[in-house]
Amino acid sequence: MISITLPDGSIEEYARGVTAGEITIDIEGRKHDCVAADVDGIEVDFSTILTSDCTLIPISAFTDEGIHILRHSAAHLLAQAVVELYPDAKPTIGPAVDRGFYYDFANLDGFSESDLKPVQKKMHEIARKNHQVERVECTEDELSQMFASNPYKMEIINDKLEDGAGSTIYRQGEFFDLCLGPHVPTTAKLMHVRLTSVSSAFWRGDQSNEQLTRIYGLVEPSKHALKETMAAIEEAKKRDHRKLGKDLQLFHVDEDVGPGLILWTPRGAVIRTCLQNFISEHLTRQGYHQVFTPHIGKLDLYRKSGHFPYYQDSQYPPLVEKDMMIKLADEGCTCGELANLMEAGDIEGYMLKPMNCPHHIKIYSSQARSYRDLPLRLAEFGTVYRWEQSGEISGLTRVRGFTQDDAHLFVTEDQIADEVLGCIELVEVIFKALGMSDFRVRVGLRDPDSSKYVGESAKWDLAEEACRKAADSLGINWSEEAGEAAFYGPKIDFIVKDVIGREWQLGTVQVDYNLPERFDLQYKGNDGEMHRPVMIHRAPFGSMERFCGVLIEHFAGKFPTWLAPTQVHILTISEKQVDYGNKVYSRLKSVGIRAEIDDGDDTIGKKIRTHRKFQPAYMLIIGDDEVESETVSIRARNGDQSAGVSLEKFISELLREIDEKCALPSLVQPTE
RNA sequence: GCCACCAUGGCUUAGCGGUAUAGCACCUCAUUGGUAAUGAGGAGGUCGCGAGUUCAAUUCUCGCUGGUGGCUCCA
Repeated sequence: MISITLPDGSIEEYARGVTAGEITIDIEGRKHDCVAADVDGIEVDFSTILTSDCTLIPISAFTDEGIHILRHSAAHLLAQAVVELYPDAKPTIGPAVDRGFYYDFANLDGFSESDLKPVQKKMHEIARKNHQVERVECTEDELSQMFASNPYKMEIINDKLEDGAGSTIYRQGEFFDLCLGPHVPTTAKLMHVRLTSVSSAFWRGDQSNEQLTRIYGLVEPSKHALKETMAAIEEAKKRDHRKLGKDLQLFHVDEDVGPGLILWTPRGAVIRTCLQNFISEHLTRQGYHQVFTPHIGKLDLYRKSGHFPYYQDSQYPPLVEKDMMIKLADEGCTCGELANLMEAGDIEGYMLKPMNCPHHIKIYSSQARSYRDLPLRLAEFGTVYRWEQSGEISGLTRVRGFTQDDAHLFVTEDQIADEVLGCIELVEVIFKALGMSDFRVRVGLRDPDSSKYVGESAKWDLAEEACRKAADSLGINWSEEAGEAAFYGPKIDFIVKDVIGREWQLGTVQVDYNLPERFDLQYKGNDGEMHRPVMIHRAPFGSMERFCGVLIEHFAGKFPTWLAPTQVHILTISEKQVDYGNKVYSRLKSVGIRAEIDDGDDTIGKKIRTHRKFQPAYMLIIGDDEVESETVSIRARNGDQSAGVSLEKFISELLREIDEKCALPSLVQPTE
């Protein structure tokens, strides 16, 4: 007999050789929703035979661990269905991911979304057969035999297995796959699957490797859960900033202008302007100086900074001077030769700036600096251009031209810690003001095994410590990631998720020893000697475009009053109130409130419906009663109403709400 | 850049080898209406661009442009 400690702390005696699944049934009953068990902290299959005392906790499919196992098993089910329908297809890898699972196949060229239905049907069919999912220990020789016809599996066997060590496969019906497990006990647990999309991927994520067909899917423990997940995805799509951007007329991207180049339309420009003003207030408070610099600079500048040619692939082509262009053309210069001449520095030209730092550096070095000037904080809403790959461009979050709320701080080494802290605080203030709490913080440190970093190791230690301290001061969880540092110094990134679950880096603070070196920046210390400053790059929003994109989704288009493109829409009930309506309109405009008036001849119900589309914080309904009493009837965005409010009271409260940057419209108390 | 898919008036969309639907928006008229669509009428599209097949292409084929989902990369 062996003693099993159960989740409730009790200890039960079982015959040696009892399985994890049998104990689970004892604990949870026959109709349990568990998929595996945790035995002494290790996830195991139900078929696992227990031979010694242990602690056992069944893993429910409704837990994070459980759904992960479910997803992984669903990936196997997918592979089984695909090879049954497409015998030539070769399964490669198929892991569980954040929101579901995928499986990559070789020899499945031309597979399209319309092919998903039959595969999904096949998956249901197999699931219904209730195949036992069986774990089988195999020697390396056996594995080599079984997977001989699949070079991808063979590569894994050869690379991942230690010589001579075997591994396990999981078998369900005819199908088997190389896998460590654990898995669900039977395919019947996988009834609630839905295949979602097809895309391509490269073997082992390397673009030089063979291209594979990737199929994505969802799986849930119950029909209800699947339905909820599908509904949540639909809901998320409605918040997509690309859709809302169009509906709310916030921005436009025009084919004739170019992909990834944002045209801010008036309503969207309001949001951006408000955010920039918000930042500007803090810049003044924190002792920054705002500067303006041009959109282009000489090629040589970027040769010196290292942006050219290192990042040539992600830049717009340089602008070559006209006379030089004509001369080269006369000489029959090829594009390849031109590129070489540029790289070698034999040709001068200009470049759209990929970063603002070189220009700010030139402002620093335009004067002799002393330690008394430091820290020197130069800020600019600087627009930069980067040649993102065509397939990467998307909405506002990945663009080719964007404006950074950029700043460069030139500091002494002693000042790094304080200044990084100041930058972090700014990011924190902004995120708080906007109610963005769902973000993670990553401190990017150097990879100790890599030689790509510049600067002395002792300085790095100091800078990394400063970043850690600053992150600590946030009082929230942050993670350290080795190898995520910029080549010139460590950094702190603020990463948020969009509605589809994709992560975007927004705010960033970076410590830089490299550029001051490259540009030979100096200041005179109080010791009379020349010293080299350190630079801190920081952008609390990151890019105005990306930040606004995420913000649109964060608020689902319902912006707080201080950011709302239009704050108040005035709707008259009939033409009898047009004069008073316009008086209200003028009054609101005169105190700087963004207002619109609809004095057309639609019914009031229709007007509300029409204007709701633009999500103003408030609508004011103007009828005979309001005209008579010089009041307004307020309708908040959520439908709450408050009639008979004096116009001046409304205005003063609205101005307070705007001034305090309230997260939600608060002028109308919910009716009881 | 790669794979798959998509492109029809401002928006959402039907359709098909014989130059095209409908709704919303827009304009006109009637209506003067109290908190999520008043009624009637009208105008608006060389069906993304370029070639090819065909008597005939929005529809089929190829190329291009742009978009979507991923992969890759992001100083």
